[in-house]
Amino acid sequence: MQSRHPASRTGRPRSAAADTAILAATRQALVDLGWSKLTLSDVAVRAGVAKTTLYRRWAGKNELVVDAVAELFDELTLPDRGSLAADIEGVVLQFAAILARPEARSGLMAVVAEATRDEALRERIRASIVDRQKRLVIAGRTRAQERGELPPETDAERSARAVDLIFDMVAGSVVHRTLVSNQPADEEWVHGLTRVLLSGLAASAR
Amino acid sequence: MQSRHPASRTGRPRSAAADTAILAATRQALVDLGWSKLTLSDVAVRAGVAKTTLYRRWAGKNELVVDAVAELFDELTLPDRGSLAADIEGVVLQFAAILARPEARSGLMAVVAEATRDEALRERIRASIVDRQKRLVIAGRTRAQERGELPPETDAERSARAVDLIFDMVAGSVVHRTLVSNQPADEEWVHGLTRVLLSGLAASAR
Amino acid sequence: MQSRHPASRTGRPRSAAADTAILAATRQALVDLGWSKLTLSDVAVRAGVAKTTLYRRWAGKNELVVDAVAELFDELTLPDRGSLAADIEGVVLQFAAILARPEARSGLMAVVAEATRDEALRERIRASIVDRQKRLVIAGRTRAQERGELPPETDAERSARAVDLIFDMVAGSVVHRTLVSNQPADEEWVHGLTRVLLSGLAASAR
Amino acid sequence: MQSRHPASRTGRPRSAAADTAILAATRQALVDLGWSKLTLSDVAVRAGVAKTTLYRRWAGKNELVVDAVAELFDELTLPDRGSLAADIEGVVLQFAAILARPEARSGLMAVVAEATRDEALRERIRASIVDRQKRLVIAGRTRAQERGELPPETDAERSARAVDLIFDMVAGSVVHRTLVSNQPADEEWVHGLTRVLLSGLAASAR
DNA sequence: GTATAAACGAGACGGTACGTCCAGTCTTGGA
DNA sequence: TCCAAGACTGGACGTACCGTCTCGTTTATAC
Repeated sequence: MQSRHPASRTGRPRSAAADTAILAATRQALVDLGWSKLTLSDVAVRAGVAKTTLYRRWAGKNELVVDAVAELFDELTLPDRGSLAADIEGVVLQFAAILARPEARSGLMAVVAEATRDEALRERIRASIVDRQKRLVIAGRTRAQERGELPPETDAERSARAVDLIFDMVAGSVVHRTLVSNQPADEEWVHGLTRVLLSGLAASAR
Repeated sequence: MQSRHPASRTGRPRSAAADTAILAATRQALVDLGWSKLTLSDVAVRAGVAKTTLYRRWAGKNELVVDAVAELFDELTLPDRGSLAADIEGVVLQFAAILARPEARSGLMAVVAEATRDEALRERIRASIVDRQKRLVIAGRTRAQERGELPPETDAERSARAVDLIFDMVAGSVVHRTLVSNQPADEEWVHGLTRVLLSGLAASAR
Repeated sequence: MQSRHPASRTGRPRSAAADTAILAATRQALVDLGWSKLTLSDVAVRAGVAKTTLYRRWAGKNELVVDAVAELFDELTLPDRGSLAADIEGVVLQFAAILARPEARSGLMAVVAEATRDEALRERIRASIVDRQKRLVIAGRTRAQERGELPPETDAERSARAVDLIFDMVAGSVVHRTLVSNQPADEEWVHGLTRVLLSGLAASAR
Repeated sequence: MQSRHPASRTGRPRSAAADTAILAATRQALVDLGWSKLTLSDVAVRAGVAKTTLYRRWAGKNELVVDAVAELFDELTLPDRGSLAADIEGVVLQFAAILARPEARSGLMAVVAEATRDEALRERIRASIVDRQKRLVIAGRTRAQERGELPPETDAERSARAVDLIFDMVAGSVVHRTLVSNQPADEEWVHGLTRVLLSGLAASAR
């Protein structure tokens, strides 16, 4: 990830270690306290950093938590498992594994809730978290087209709509299963989801 | 809905009007301020009620907001539109319309986020909000079976799993579309969702 | 002294004990820390009172310190020592004794310094502290006139000017001796001051 | 005035202009903000100087303000006005004129207040400000003795006591008049003060 | 004329207090 | 017994300065 903060030519440079410590402390505080009881004072203490340092780098709790949670999703990959269904199952399982971690559970829904009233925050979430996952969807589809599992897409607009729908269905289903229904998104469940999704897309494309 | 609070034998009875006023004030505060900036003091002022009265009836902000939001979902119905697909589209559109209202957008995600760390709250949400919708899924399936669109279900456990999956897919997709992707769940989108879902279920059931 | 704060018809009444505790804590903090290092947070802790309680009753540090110091001067009296010179010496020694106490030393000069830029504070000091002492000057002169040590005053304006001059000379000399020159205003010094003052006034009146 | 800071053999020498700019900026900040709201950061900005430079030269706010205010008193002189009374009136009026300036009003009392708890600061004030004025008292008395207005002093200890008393009475009265009573120390008032003082000293010396 | 040593500007750092706000409790008088 | 009002303790908020520190840069003298 490129540097989060603009460089300054002069003056004492910002401590890079502080960023790391703050984000780690934020995640740990999410685990220990949850979003609503997390305070920036507490994060500062945990990170061994002054409160001012924290406010110098982030505008507030929401921005901080977005960045802290976003790092969790950096580990998502799309290994080639040989088929579209297997690829999807693989990445969904990874996604579910992240959502099962308490720092993600507590933080993600809360910032999404906050974002319902804050366009800038919504944009930050989309940029930091959502769009990165959408690239996985696109990559998966491309790979499937190369394999011949999906026909090459010609209609760009229609293609974009399909990606959006798939993305909302996959991410939404997993999030709802994990965070609302509070059930594990295990292999069996993911397998069912994938089957319904792929069958439906295939049938609906005809 | 049955009375929220246990009756007391003696003394001045609680004002029923206060409950109504408080919940309405809560929803309005959600619209004006969002969940995180909503304060019980403010709700008390809006409702023309003392803070004491409010604390006498609800344990805290989360419980109050759950009750206030839950009332929004009482209006969901499942009118017979003649086909399973049409029935689903109808109820999903109703659901999406509720989620488009700011008092629901702000409140619902926030309490779900809070619930990730609070079993009692999770239970309250499930009881007050989620299970009521799940009955719509079951009713829709039953009606479709009566129409012959779906085969009668024989395996109870498998049936429950299917209902859960459908429910997570429908609710999750709509929530994600509305609150995360921040796009309207309009007729066209709902139509696409329904088609993929039903095709997929039909294909996957074979 | 009349009540410092306006009464409210309704709601929980303010704790009278808190006022006492806060003013005593303020004086102790002046002793321990001095004016510039005295913080309202610290006073609140010492008084066993929440910071909000303190801010509810005083506008800020200056107002609080003025009230805390003013109470010190309530104990000034003008016992009849038989002659004008003895009366003056008596009250000046009392005044010097108060100024020798660290809570007065630290606080009084500091609020006077602050008052150079704050008309309201200046008025509060004059009302709470200065005018009370001026009455001692007037009482002393009246008693001396009754004794025949001073001629009855006929010219009101001239009289006022004389009182002001005496007051500035007495108070100013003692304060300067005590706080700037940092020497004790002991009996010998006060005796010298009184002799110069009375001789001068007598000679100058001719 | 001798150099405030020790010279260093090697390296870049300290900017002399910076000292001047800092002290002037301090006085202006005293005028604009008063002592308690004056911050060293602000002074640094006003002086066009980095905070480091300021801290390299002064230990803190008190020391800086003492030096800034002390410069104001360099302009006090004792021109020969022909008589002791006239000489005293002249210097007292000069003194009062300085005290009427806001940078002196705000700063002087505040550092005196601070000095009640700081022996080193007290000494710095005495050395930088007070003793310089005391020399005026001594010079005036010497001149009066040469004129024959005062008898030659023989008893050294008694003489010192008298100087101290006069000094405290003059300086204290003017300061109290100006800063506490908040009245102008104009010619009329100074005339009255001088008459009482000289008559009293003459009578008391007999 | 080039090293070198200190001062310089800029600004981040860990702290501390600010004055405000809200949570949740308690105390009054009145319905 | 409930109610409205409002004071209570407690604690986080986000801001402002403190006095220190770490940079890269400038500037006189000493070699």
